[in-house]
Amino acid sequence: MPVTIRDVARASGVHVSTVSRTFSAPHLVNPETRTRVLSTAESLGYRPNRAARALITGRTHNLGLIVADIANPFFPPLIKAAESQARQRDYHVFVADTNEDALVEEELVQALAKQVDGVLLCSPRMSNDHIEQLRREVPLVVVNRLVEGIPAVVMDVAQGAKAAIEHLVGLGHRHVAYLAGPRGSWTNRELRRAATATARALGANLTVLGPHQPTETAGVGAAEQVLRSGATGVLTYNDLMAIGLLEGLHDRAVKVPEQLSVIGIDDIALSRLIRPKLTTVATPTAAAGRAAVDMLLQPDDDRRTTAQVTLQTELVVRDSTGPAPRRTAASRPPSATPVGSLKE
Amino acid sequence: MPVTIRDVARASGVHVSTVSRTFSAPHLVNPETRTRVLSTAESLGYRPNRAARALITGRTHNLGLIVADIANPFFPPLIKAAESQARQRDYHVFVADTNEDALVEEELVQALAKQVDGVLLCSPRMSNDHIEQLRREVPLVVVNRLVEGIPAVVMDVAQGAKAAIEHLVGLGHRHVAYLAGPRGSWTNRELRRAATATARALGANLTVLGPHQPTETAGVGAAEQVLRSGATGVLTYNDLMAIGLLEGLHDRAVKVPEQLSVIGIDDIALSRLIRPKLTTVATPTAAAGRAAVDMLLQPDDDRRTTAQVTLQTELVVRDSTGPAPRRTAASRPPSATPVGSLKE
DNA sequence: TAGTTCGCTGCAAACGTTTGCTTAGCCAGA
DNA sequence: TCTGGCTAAGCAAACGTTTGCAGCGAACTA
Repeated sequence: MPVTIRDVARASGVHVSTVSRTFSAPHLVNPETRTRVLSTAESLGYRPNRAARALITGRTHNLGLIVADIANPFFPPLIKAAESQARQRDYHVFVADTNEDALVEEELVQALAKQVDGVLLCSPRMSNDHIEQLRREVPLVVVNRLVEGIPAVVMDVAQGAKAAIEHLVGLGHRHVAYLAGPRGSWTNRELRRAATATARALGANLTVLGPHQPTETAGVGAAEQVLRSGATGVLTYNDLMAIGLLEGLHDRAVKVPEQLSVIGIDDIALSRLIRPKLTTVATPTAAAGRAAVDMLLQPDDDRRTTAQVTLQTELVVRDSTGPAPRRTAASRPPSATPVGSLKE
Repeated sequence: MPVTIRDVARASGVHVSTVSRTFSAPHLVNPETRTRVLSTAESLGYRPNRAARALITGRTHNLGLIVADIANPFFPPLIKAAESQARQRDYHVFVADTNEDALVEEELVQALAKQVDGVLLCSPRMSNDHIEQLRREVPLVVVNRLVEGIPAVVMDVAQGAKAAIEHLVGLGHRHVAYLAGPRGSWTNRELRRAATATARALGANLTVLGPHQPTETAGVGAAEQVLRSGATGVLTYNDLMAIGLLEGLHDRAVKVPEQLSVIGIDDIALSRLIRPKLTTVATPTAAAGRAAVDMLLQPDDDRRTTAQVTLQTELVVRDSTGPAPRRTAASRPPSATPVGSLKE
């Protein structure tokens, strides 16, 4: 039923190899023959079978793209950009969702390995050792993680966290908190590290809260914890948690930014649609997707030199941050039990 | 370098066909041999090459999933659900984005055709004729469109539009508008039809505005048009446009729902995060994704009987709708020039 | 005119599997 | 002892391509 190269060959009176060459090495075939073959191929509706081609060339012209959670608004722009970039280079992309599960991640890479020319591993949750091991089965580019010897695209979130904490302290906040993301996340470690270091350098007090799932729900649930901490300014692992936090605070009648300042990370589309508009650290996700695809598709020689690229982040100040309140006690709802004392 | 079935055969002292059968028809091989083969395969790190298998079986165990815009928040939950369902059935899925372009859609289906066992076409923009034609190249399930003879999963948006208009008229709105989506969209036509019919049946006045791109930006831009129309209640093609409209109205200091009521469609996560919380018609997108995959993977015999499934929608009343204002003139900003007269 | 190069095409092997057919060995029944 | 049936395994063709090699005229070189 499906029309093959052989059908085209028969119909145009040439050998299959000539048909093959018409598509894969046109300059090797007589222009006259070429047009004849092309037109019969066209009229027969012939489409090359990429799997068969892959079998012999070893190149599938497919890519794998593995993310923690497709529905997390951070990823779609990245997926879209990566897919678009890949398709421009005549590649198709498998997209898979791990549900934040490191084991699933690993299985997926292995399952995809034989079927793709490379895998984009976005915000992986698995250990570095596992990544290095998988690297031997299939070319890999990791996004949002730095692993020795593995090509990677990362955002300079440390710089972003620094800017965020500086922003808060500059507004007079002396006690800030970092609402942490999931355990396996490199970004989470970076943020935590940079936030802590910056706070210390500025003589401010920083509390780390978490870890948490990087979801809005987790943010809602963390509101209580944040209030208890006594912090007047919060940096969160991502915008989703920040937005959840905003909701949780709203439910408790805590005013943002009057009583509490909140900063997210990522600058997802949502963050400027909610009220108050979220102050956040913008990460160039689309650019990351494109860059990662480019790295994966680069000839081997170049790959070493461009092994790791860092994209700049930028603090976007909107309406969820403001001057520190005078008396922090006011920022707590009556029901909240204060824990620990606040250093002013 | 990559380990093949032949390596396993050699290492375990059997013929390749025995190794093959160990994986694809275990009951045909002696339990003893089987375990031996399995363990050497394991230790060599053998992974079957699905492309090679596909070449001979004709089944790739891959699916294609084509959407208009990955970054449109309507789609990620659908993609996630479809991918998850597919993987449970040992299928991988290609995800592709058409940028709302009917031509790209067609090219994609054709490019994917040979590489997949079926394609999910979500919210297609191309004509029915084209869909029927593509149907001959590859099994197809269409989501959000009803095409004669093509398996489909649709949401009962007509019912949703009816409920929405009834809700508005019930609140006293006599002049309502439908802010239309893109031209090729079946959902758009359904909504328009149902909204018009319902309004007529209730003796209300309905204005159709559009078509528009189904984006937030388009919604912002349509604010002026909506105000000019004189309508006091608006149903939009999707939540994204509704949210944009809300923004545009906010910029013009028009109060929602006091001066204007807005209803979206889809109930994307965003719609309960913005203020006012959006009244909207919830569509079961995840369920649609799962259902579509199930249909695609069903044995041929059953497919005819379950050719088209319709999923129920539900009006979710939140804060963006309220009683019609007394004097509609008040709902217009000073700068807006009234066009047409309002029948009260 | 003979030899060499060149452009184009055909031939056939190969890629990693699956699968219908055949074979080998064994056991039961007669 | 022979026949028949069964289980387990091997053999080889096939899937749709690509590609190194060889062949063959024609054109160029000497």
